[in-house]
Amino acid sequence: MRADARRNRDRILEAARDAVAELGADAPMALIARRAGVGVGTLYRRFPDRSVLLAALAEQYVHELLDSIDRAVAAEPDAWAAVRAFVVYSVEKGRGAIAAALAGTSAPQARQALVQRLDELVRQAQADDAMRSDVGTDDLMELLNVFACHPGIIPERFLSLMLDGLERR
Amino acid sequence: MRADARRNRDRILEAARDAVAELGADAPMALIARRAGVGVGTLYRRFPDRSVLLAALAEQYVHELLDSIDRAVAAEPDAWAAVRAFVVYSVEKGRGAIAAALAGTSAPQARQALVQRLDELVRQAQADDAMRSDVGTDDLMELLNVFACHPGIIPERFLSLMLDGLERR
DNA sequence: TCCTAAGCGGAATGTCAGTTTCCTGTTCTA
DNA sequence: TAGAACAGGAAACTGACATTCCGCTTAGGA
Repeated sequence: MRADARRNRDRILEAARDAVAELGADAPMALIARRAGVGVGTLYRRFPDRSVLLAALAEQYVHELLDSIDRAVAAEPDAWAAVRAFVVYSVEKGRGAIAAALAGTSAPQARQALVQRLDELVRQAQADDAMRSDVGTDDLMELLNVFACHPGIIPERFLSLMLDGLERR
Repeated sequence: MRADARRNRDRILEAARDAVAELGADAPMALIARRAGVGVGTLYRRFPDRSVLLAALAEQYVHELLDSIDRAVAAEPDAWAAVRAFVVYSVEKGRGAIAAALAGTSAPQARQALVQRLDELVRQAQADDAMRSDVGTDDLMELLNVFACHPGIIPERFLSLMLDGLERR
């Protein structure tokens, strides 16, 4: 792959991430191309259609989240605190539609890796009696989606509200 | 207004309510007409454009919610219990996009009446020390919107989770 | 019963936003 | 420096909707 081609590919991915976060999974391809400073033709050569682009985005997103879990665990020996930190990170990251795409068809195995990793943490937090035990990891993912799908609308205090709700009474 | 016309108008409103709840504020007019068992022409005679239809829907929705507040208050002398009951009702009702439309331009005065009525209840609940005081009525409306915009996705236990989060610790 | 204004359906038309193709000119890199 | 890979973007295509229009139907009063 030629150096310039690689550069363009990266730019496209970046622009797509922003555009999708902002406009949803059906953000216009032409807009993505424009924002990447690239022609539509170039976009289509790299990503033959929208679903391929979305899958690439989803994969990238999962890796970011996995990293954020690792960081949270490293910084917080306490599992519940790590869960909180992860939730805050992922909501702030706010790549709503990407997360939604994740829930859909694209990159199912990547999603699974994420859920699995998060699940360890959740179980630990629950074993520590720090977190409600009637809410599972899947529920948590769903809640994250909901929050992620309303970027800008949800002030941080809703986050704390949700986190408080998750805590063991 | 002829009896058959009236009947059709009601059917249209009903179909529109469902379609908008399901597909969002830009649900196809043709779909609404079909579901109402009516031709598009008929739909357009009653509601010259989409915004008129949406406004009618919003108004109807506000009345339902106001009634539900009255019922909740009648059934629950305790303000916080009434708030909970109202929230449960309105989320179950789940007319997501209609609520969103409400937040938008259509029927601003109707919305205000609702907020005002709800606000009394919220203040009372807070005065009773039963509800978090760092969350206001507007926030509550927003939360409702978020929930309402994810019909089917949100199981009831999220509701209790949110309500627990709202409670005074 | 008959008349007619009100009402109806839905094909036809217009519009628009996006997608995708394709061809010409440009840029790497061996 | 050749030539393969790449870029750009105009243009054709697509499909989904909104909206109009008009010939036919019907409610309901006289």
